[in-house]
Amino acid sequence: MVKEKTIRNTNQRRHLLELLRSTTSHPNALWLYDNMKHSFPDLSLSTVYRNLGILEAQGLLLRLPCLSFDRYDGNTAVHAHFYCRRCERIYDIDTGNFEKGVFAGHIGGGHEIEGCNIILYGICETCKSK
Amino acid sequence: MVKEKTIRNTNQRRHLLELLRSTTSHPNALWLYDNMKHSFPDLSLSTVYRNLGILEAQGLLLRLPCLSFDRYDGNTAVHAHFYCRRCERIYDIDTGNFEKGVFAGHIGGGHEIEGCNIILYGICETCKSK
DNA sequence: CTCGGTGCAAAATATTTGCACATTA
DNA sequence: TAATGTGCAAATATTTTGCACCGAG
Repeated sequence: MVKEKTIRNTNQRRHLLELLRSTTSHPNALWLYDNMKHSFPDLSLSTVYRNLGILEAQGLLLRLPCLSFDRYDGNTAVHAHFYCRRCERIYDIDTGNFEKGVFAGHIGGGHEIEGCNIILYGICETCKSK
Repeated sequence: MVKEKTIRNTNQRRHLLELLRSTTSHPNALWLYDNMKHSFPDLSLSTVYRNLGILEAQGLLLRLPCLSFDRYDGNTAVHAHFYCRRCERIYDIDTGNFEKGVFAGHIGGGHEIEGCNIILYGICETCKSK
C-alpha cells in the first residue's frame, strides 16, 4: 500500500477555488493570480499553478482542453479525435453523422456555430490489452 | 481593395504538407522539424511554425485544439464549451443528453472511453449583434 | 527585379521545478 | 513537529518575431 499524501486545506487554495466558482469566464492561471493578489500580496504564480493541479486531481475543477494548439492533422475531413492518456497517442475517429446533431441546432444557444471539435479520451485499445 | 499576398510554393512547405499527409500520428511542430532535417539540413523550426500557420490558413491542415491546457472551469458538471473566435470568450453550453450518444457507443471504436470534450466555435451572440 | 520565404538569434509566453522557509494538522 | 505548502528564482517548453539574405515567379 502506498500511503496517500494528506492534502491540506490552505487559505490560498480555498480562495482560489472560491474565485473560480464565482465567475463563469473560464479564466487562465494569470487572471486568477491577478485577482488573488489583493487578498494575498505575496502570492506566487507557481502556487496558483500547483493548486490548480491539485484541485483538478481532486475533481474540483476542469481544465479546458481547447485553446492552446500544438498538434496537427493532415486529414481535413470532419472527424473526432481520441486521446489516449496512457500512451498519449491520438487516433482519428470516424463519427459518421454524429456532428450533424450539433449543426441541427440541438445545442448551441444563440451563437453562430462554425464548427465543432469532439475530443474523446480514455485508454486506447492497444494500451488496454497490455 | 486590399491586395492579397501571393503565396509561393516553396520546397519546405510542399515537403511539410506531404510529410503530414503521410502519417496519421498527429505530430507536433518539433516532430515535423526533426523528420524534415534529412531533406533540409538547414531547416529552421520557425519555418515549420510559419508554414504550419500558412497551411492552416489555406485549410490544408487542421490544428488540433486538444492537448495543451490553460483555462479552467469551476463547473464540473458535464457540459460543452463554445469559444468565440472574435472576443475569445468561452461560454458554457448545456448539452442536455447529447453526450450520451458518445457513451452509448455510437462512436469510439475499440477504445475505452472515459470522457468527451465538445468544443464548439464560431461567433457569439454578443459579437454577432455588433 | 520584387516581394514572399528562410535561417538564425533573440524575445515572448506559458508552465514546471529546486530549495529554503512557513504553515497546517 | 512532521510533513505539506509557499514564495522566489531559475529552468523548461513552446511559439513568435526582427532582420539580413535567399529564391520563386
